[in-house]
Amino acid sequence: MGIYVCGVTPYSDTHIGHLVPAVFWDAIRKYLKYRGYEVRFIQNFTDVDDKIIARANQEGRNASEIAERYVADYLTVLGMMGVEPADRYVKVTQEMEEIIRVIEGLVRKGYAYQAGGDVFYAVEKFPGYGKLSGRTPEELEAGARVEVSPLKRNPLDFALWKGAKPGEPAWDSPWGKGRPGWHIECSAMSLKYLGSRFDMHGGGLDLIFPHHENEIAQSEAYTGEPFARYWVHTGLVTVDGEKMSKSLGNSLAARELIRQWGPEVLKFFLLTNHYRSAFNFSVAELENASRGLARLVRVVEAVQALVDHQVEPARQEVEPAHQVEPAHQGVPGDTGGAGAVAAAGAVGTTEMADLTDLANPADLDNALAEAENEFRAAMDDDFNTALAIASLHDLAREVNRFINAPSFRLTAEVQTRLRKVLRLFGELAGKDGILGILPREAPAGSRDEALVEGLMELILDARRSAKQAKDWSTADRIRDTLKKLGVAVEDTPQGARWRRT
RNA sequence: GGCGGCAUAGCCAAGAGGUAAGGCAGAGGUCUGCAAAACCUCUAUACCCCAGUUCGAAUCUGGGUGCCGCCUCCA
Repeated sequence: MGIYVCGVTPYSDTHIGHLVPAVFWDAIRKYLKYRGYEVRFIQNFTDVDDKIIARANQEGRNASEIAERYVADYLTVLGMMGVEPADRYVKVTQEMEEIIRVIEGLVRKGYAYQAGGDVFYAVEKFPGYGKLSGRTPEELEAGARVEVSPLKRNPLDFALWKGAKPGEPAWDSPWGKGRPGWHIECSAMSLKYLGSRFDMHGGGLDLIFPHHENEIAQSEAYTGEPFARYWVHTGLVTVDGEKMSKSLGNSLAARELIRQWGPEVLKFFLLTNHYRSAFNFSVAELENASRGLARLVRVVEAVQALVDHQVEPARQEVEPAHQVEPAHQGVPGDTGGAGAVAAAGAVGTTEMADLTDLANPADLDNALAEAENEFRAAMDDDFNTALAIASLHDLAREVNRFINAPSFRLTAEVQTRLRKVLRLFGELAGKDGILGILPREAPAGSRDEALVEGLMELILDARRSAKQAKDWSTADRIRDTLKKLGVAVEDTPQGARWRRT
């Protein structure tokens, strides 16, 4: 499966708008791989451009220095976000031959003409012009607000090659020194690396016109074949309800947001929307996202703690004699299924609610299968990550019911099942999973972390003693003080657990 | 001015002809030494408004209103 996504024009710090396609395409790629597709993912850098040149002149540097700096910034930020690098990043400056070849081809076929040192694409020669953005050349002309170059035969024509101006980087070409126009690089590079008809082409919604429209015109005219099969356009970012744009100066720096909220919350916030929707950033919404994500993180942590908890090999399973237990409980290999439900009735319940209290392993298995199916169905339907996350919440509820049920007993067999829960959460949402919204476990190697672990163990041990002596005030004081320090203590049947808040 | 998109509970957000997912916040309950976490129950009998098509519309059509975007660099 070939995918080409328009990356960035590297001339300023990476902002949140850059992260939208990055995050969604990361999830899409990973999902497609999970589904067994072989994915070839190409992303470009338009590293020659008016804005880069302007910035370079402003700083008294080479355009290439500027481009390199911001390419590096972009890639670093993607790394911070846990986005897998593209299979190949392509750059305009490294594909001049190919770009010139395509322009030559367009000239030869009559789709482009030379005017002075420039080469323009002749829009009226391409009958389908406007088909992506749903516009006709007439409409476009009527609405044109830009000053038209006198060299153009038609106001809608756009530059394939721009003759060199003083102080600008330039390359040799059949039309003299110059550089490529915006648009042509994506045609040239996608065709070169993915062939004439690849599967998906992505980019921001704002690129539909003119960028992608022009890509289609160039590519289809050049190859005589249809271009990309599917267009996947990601939505744009607003900040407190206002469009975020360079010209308004309200761009949100990606690094700052990552520092404030962490990559997972940012991803979660984005992925709880459909990729095509507008993403409105505000503190309230990020807080909302943060809390929603916490629910998922908590259940995974709880399961992890249960899996890590030492269980005595076999004995423990039959131990609680004072409890009314289904006779077969804990028999290895028994799924519990109908028998457990029947036994619940036998317990002599007065309330229906008791049925739901049963920690029924079969229910857990069903929930796992269902969650994975729903997740797939959601992603299969136009990569509906919002629905996919809902399936994770459904699973979280089932898992919580299971592990918090009064009849829950932690046995080796139950741990095996719980490991499956962890595996699925990891695969679908883990750091290296499809959505990448669950944080990686704290790096165990760090010295501070080891110290904190040790101290917490000591403190919680002291509290356990206090509780055993029914010294509630001491136990509560420890818990309250820790809470003030940002550590939440929760008592569970397997002992106290703690987490940072 | 031309073109396009969107409008679903207090908030966020799926759903795109068959009777409204999920999360956050809120209320009540269960569990707990008390909490926390979790679970259960409740929280949209006008899905912006008005007409229409249909046995049936949040979903389709027409007309409004409001917001946003594109037409100029942007992801």
